[in-house]
Amino acid sequence: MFPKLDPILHSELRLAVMSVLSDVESADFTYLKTQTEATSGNLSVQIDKLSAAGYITVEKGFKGRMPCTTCKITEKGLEAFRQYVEALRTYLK
Amino acid sequence: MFPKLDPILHSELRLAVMSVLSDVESADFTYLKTQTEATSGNLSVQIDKLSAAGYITVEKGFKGRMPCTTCKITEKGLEAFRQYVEALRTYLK
DNA sequence: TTATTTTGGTTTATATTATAAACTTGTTTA
DNA sequence: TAAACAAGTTTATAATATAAACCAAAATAA
Repeated sequence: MFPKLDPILHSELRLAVMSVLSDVESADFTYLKTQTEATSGNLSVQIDKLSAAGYITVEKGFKGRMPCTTCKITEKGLEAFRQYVEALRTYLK
Repeated sequence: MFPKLDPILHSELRLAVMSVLSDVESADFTYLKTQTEATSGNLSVQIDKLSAAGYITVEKGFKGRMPCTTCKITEKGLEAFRQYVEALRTYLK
């Protein structure tokens, strides 16, 4: 009847991150931070979870001499996002 | 950018309950239970929360001689549900 | 009748979560 | 060279969702 909602995506900040990433080739930590208006700590934790789930990849590099963490949605992540949207429709009628 | 999601509605079971209630005049506990496939305990708790938020009304009466708890969505609840749906659209693009 | 099961829930315990505060490491800027 | 800032990470806390255990009354079986 009501399909189960993927608990990894059913989180305000993680969903926002996925929403941003589904729209761009890649995004770094600070960009995600401004877009989502999240605190660094919260964002850091949620990025880790998305990464652990295989929904995004995370690359730590440098931009000039400043550290720069780049995130990219994976195919698996994109598919999970699509399914989540589909499942939600059932709830929103 | 990303609007805040109403934490009362951003819950799988509470959202399912609201979804059902937004479609019918009223529904009793057992109906909600079969529709949402929730456990009694979980459903009971979430109904209380929706009621405390003023999103639904709860009337405990009898059907024959069996107890019967009847839930009904309120105008406030309906409006919150609509706004939640609207807010979510931002996330789902 | 008396026992047992079922119905319709509520209360309580637990484990997970989301979140922000505090901290770290290195880089600019004054 | 000291102070402020950037880019994160780690840790502590409070809130949540959830199911397990429980309860009272009604229906059913013996």
